[in-house]
Amino acid sequence: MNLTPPDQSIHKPNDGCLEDNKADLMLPCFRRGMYEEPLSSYHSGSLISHLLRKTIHSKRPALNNAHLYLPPSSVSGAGLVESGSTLAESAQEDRSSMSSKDSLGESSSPGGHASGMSAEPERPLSEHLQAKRARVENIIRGMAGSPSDRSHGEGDGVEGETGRYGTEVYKESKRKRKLPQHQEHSHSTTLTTTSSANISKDEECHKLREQLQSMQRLLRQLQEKFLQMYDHGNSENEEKGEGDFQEDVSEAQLDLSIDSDNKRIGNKERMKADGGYLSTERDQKSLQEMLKCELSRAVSESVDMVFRKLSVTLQNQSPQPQACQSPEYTNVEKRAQQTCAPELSDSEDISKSRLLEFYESTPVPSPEHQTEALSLVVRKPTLNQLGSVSQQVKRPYPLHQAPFQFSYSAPLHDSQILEHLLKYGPHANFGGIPCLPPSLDRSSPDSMDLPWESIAMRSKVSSGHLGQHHRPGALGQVTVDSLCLPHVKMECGDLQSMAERSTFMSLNIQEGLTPNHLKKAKLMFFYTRYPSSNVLKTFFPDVKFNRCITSQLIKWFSNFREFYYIQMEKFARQAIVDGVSDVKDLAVTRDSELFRALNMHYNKANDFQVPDRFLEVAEITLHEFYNAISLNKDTDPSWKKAIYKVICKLDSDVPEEFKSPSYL
DNA sequence: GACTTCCCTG
DNA sequence: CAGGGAAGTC
Repeated sequence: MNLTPPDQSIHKPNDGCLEDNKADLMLPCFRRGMYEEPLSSYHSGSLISHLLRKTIHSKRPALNNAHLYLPPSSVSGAGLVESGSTLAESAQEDRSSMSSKDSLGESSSPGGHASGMSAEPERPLSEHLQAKRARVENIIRGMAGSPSDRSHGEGDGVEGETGRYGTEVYKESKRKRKLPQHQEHSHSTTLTTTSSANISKDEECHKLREQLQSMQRLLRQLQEKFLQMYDHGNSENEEKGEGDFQEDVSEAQLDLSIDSDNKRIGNKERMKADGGYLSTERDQKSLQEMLKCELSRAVSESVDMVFRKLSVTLQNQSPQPQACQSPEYTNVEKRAQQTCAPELSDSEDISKSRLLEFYESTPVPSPEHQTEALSLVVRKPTLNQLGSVSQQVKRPYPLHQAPFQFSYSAPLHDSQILEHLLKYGPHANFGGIPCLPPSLDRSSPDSMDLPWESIAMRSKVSSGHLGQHHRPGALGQVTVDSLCLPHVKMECGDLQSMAERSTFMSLNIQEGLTPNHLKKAKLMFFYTRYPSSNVLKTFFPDVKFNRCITSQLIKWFSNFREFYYIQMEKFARQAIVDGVSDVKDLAVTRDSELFRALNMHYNKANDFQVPDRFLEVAEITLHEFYNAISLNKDTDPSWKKAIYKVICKLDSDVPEEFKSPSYL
């Protein structure tokens, strides 16, 4: 979808994506293996369609003869036009593919499909139809309890439904008028030849229609989500939608009822009856019932299958069974819902969360090849990996619960994913948006601790360069920010967001020393040349100390000293060569070459104000070397030890701020 | 054994 | 420039 301009996409969700880009974009992904293909490459419209098609295909064997068929009446009458051409084309595509695979394909020729659509959009409601519809509604109501069905249909018609209905109907009508004449004709022909003679074909058509409607509902739910994301709280889309909807007010009103799904089914059924597809009410009942159950199950199962596969793949990666159940999280979730998706129904979230979950998880390259646990796969972000941030996105709720259980975190999650879709468009890689991972993290501060810590604990990460963007004091901000409630429309971060995240992560104990630690150690050298183990432990609180780590840190300072003393000896000897006669002429200032050399070594970025005390110590050291060399003490193999003894007493306290794990 | 320095390597 | 190894020191 062309979601870059949010306003447009909000009010006309089916603009562009449904009429302009669909065909060429959808076909490719349709033919490829769903699981092998990174969804990031999908147009969001095509993504949805792709999922929906997958549903169709996956369920096809089970449905057997229940092939998809998009009845014109259901499209216009039920107001599901939504996907308009997208779904229509997907139906065509399905049918064509079915034709090649199944012997029944001929019953649903593209022409027939098209013509039906053009035939009935503006058909007025008759009392007869309404009566019929009411009866069918009663029937359908009985099976409304199906969770999968509800997940697809519930929540559809509450708000903004009318608007989209009207828009969709209008658009669909316009689109149909453009259909080639020969298509309509061929469709009419098909109808005449099949309506009375071949009920099985009609069944196929019905099933096709039903399935498509289910998909349309899913798609519409997603679109509604978009609307809610950007119009939450306002009635803008309602107004706009109703304006567009004037073409078919009665239809819209039918779908305004809470149980819009049932209504819609009934509406569709009315249309079918009106179209003469089914001759008796009993036929309608049985077929409706069977198809309804079958297709709703098919759709849900197919979608579930998709996510199940993903979850199985990712399940081992980050088990956090309690994460989303904690009171804190619940509160966060509640507020998140209030913020971004106040009107979501649970069932609506189920189906959407599945789709979105899939979408979210797809950026992970080759999920099916993922054999590592998530915490091992997920890497600490690095600045040069912004493009793959999505890989770091931790799931805010347990994967193994996601496919079949409603997750309380789903609404927030969805809204964020959708927000991304709206903001950046379908082609934008989720990983490319720095704001998404942080927002996700914020959504579940409880659950994000564990994985990050486990990451830190398991891997000796060398992402310290991230921290170079941090400054003392960032810790507090980061911590508070991380615990903040999700900002649905939070300003999309930038490197700073990533930096904050990494800062937060640095709070976790690490087994390995990072370049950040090294840099910090170098800066500490300006204060202490001989830090004790306790000092090191105090000033590297985010490091899990063991013998190896301690040795490494000590070695670092040993190397620092080595360089330091080498420089001292070098400049002392140079002074002697230069004929400096009085040690008092050897001053170390910030302009001194010696200081520059040292500063370059320990403070390469020159972003740290070297304390004056260091200059004094350096000067003292230089004097010691000058004196020793002048007195020919350097002939003694251990002549430096006396100097070391002096210098080690000149250590000063390291400033408190160095104790912050996020100092750098 | 822990720690340091020196020397050396890549 | 970081780090490893050897040797020395405590």
